[in-house]
Amino acid sequence: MANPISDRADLLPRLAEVFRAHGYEGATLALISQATGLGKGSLYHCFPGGKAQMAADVLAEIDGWFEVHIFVPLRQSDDPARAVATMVGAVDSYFHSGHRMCLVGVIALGASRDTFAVQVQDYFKRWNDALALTLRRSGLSARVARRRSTDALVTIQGALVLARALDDCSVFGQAMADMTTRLLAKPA
Amino acid sequence: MANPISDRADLLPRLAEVFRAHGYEGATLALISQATGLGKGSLYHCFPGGKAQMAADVLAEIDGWFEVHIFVPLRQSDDPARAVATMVGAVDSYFHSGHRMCLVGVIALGASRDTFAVQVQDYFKRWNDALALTLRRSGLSARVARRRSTDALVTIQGALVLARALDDCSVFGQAMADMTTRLLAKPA
DNA sequence: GACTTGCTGTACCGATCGGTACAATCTCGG
DNA sequence: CCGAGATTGTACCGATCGGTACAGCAAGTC
Repeated sequence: MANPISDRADLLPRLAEVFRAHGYEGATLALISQATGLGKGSLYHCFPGGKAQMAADVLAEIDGWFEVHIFVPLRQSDDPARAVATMVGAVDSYFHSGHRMCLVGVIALGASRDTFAVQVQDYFKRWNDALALTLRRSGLSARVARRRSTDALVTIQGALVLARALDDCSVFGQAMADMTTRLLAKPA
Repeated sequence: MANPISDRADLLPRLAEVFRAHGYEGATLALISQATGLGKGSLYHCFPGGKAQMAADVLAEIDGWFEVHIFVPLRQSDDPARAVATMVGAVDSYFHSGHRMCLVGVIALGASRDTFAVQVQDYFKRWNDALALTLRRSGLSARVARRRSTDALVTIQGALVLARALDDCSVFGQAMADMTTRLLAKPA
């Protein structure tokens, strides 16, 4: 059994890894208990809503992390090229260069999609809006900026899927490089 | 209960839809029984290996479909632009313009990934090889062809994920259009 | 040292999991 | 019409599912 948890702040990341690795359906309370070192009593004390609340809270924390480390910098930056580079760096770091899955994407694909549909949509929409805003500042039209930013999100999710499917993280790195080039290309 | 199945040929597609919609872990025998109209007795008569064999056989049939309708045309074509257009058409048709998930990708993301790792890798590798071969015929270097073909697979998978996450299939259509442009662009 | 209060592990709940056993039924050559 | 073999539904298996109940314990407070 893993070391017991000091406080709730350490709890959510461990929960997140279980959901990432096994999906919502596959993340059993036995696995969660083992990964956190907490018995069911403690888990249901922290999350009276059970597994659904655990996943919702994890999603909320992930959302918060992206808000602080990615969305806000994108919105506030006055240098689009630098903002994109920062985003790519943060994304690469967060996803461990392709070794780590995107929990939001994993949930979107599973049967639990409907349960968390609002949070999932909101996450991607805010990311898309923030990135498109940055691209507009670089002189792109609203349409092109939106298209490129959506393409970037597509590339990130696809790169994670393919890197995992092929068990080859270089796919992720290459995709991030290509994506950066595309985001910063001159308007056609 | 759904109409009973006439023969095994009709069985696999229904099975596939269950795995697509619920993932490997989420596809319970109760759901499978309901979707196929077959009791457990019949199911285990057709698939002595149980759920794992059902998924393996479904993957094999999907692999066969792609081999015939996508990989072979890519390898045999002497007109890369036409071959790419054919592939995009087949992909759009197969995935119902983004409404339908990619079972191979879904499995790659789940906890059952390791069980089917070989089939999953083989599927994507053969697709990648066939597409890269076509691109080479259009005059691209091996390196560029490989990079572009991997990028295409990334885009397809990512577009499916994002379209489902945002519940907006236009994301898929746009991504397919962008991908086609990129595949056929002049060498830089 | 009694008492509350907050965590924690654990025994247990009904439901459901994947899988098995088997008897009933169907199919069809003879 | 019959018997062999294929096919079927269903009862049942042990295990595990998510979730609940509760007794035990640690830490203050007085």
